[in-house]
Amino acid sequence: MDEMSDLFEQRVRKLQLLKKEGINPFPNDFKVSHTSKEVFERCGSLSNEELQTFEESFSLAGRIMAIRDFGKAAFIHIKDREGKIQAYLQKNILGEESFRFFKRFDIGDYIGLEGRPFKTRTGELTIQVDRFRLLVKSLRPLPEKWHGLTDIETRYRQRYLDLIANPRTKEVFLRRIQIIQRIREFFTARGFYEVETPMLHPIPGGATAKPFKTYHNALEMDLYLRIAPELYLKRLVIGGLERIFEINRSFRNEGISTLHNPEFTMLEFYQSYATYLEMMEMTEDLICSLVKEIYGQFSIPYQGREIDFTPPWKRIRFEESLLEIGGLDPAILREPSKAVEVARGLNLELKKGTSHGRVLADLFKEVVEPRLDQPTFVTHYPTAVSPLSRRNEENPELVDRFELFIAGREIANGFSELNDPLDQRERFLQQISERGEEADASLLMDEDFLLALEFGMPPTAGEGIGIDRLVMILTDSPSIRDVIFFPLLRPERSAT
RNA sequence: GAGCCGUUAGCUCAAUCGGUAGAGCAACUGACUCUUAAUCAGUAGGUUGCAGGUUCGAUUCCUGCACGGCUCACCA
Repeated sequence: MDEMSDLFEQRVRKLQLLKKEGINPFPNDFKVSHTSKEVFERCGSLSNEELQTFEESFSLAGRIMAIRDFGKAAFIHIKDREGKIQAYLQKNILGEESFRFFKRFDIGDYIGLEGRPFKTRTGELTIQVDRFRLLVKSLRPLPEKWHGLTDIETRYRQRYLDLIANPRTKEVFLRRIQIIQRIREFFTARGFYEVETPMLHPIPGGATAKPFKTYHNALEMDLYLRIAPELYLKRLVIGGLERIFEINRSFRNEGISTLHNPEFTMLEFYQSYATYLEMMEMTEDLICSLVKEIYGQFSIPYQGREIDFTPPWKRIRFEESLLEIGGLDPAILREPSKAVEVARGLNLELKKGTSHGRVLADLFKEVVEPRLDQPTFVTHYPTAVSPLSRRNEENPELVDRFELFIAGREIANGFSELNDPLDQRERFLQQISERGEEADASLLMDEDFLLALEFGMPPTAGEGIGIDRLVMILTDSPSIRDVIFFPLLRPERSAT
């Protein structure tokens, strides 16, 4: 029986009927004069009496989100890119035939309408429709109007439904867009050029994560999706581009979690004749301006706690943080064997090598990082875990580097850049020996980059900021998947 | 990769101790010209994620698989 088949087939039949009647269900010649928001801006503060004399007619388009039908009249809500507005359709204004056609609309269809504004008894600004057109016939029912779409898997797989049904989702992504826009303005205003560097790397450098591997047929060569843009950006600095930034997608073939997506967005920027100290100040300025713009104050909520961005932010040296925040025995700083012993006591595996600096870094990750809830710069990392950073003048076992932590997670990593090509080569060699047979040496020693460095890189400081994680904090989102439109998921296994 | 939890109508959720799978919204038919989760009357909609097992009988108990979530591991 016809009426009994599923909702999709019902809609397809409606569509076919429209076509048979010579009505195009997907026209593209409707002209929009205003958005819903513009109508509110123009008319929202006017009284109904003032609106009576309002001459102008508005032409709006949007998706029908609700229909309240009264037989000879109906209210609908339509949603466009900037919001929602109510419209009122009456039989005695539209005429018998036109009103009967309106009755065939479904929630989810796009409608184009023309009419004048008025206010209802309850004071809601509404368009009195004079004319309307079907713009798109929708063949699938939308999620429920009241609860929206809550199934997390569907929200990720069919993000468009999430965006339609859940206003909060749209707010989060609009905020992400706003943040990235402000970052561009921030750096452009300071004389930085926005650049683009390769995403296909013959040698995946600038970090040590596992890369995604691919192959170029014509060149018959392996290539890797970049794990970081750092070494290419430095080549540009060597080329004389003294202030540059890249908002880059990088790829790491590692586990997925609430803090990790295989592809993620990073901001990297480099400034010649600056040091890591200026980078910290710039970071504070940038993030504070974002917080202020979004929240209007420095104290913001994140997952049930308060984070206070009031500058200046706490700064602490790496080694001191192990003692003061981690509560560890000061002996670990003097005696590598003691550090190993403490790490073993905490059940850390130490498989990445047991150089003193690396063990301390493991301890840091375990006992300090999760406790850095409020914005904190940790400075003076061990050289052993910082192969691209400039050595500290007073203590060459430390580097002029910092990391920024907020809500117990790493948000930024910056340092004065190592520009001594001989030392850089040594550091790469150190990496190779430390990793042993585990790593392919040819993928760690980037001779082309070393060649560039040998021509001379000006004293420079650089930094990377994890945009997704920053957006998480500034939108009170618990998972990185909440701030990436299409997070990576396994494909759904089809039923057939 | 490991542990725990989840998967029921298009959507949001129920289903007692293992006893014929229900509701709201959406849809369909009808009434209704200021509603806004409109209202009222009626109708239809299910391989309970998939495959097995136990049982007279499985949404429910067991095993495996798929997908997802959380935690851990991994991510210098």
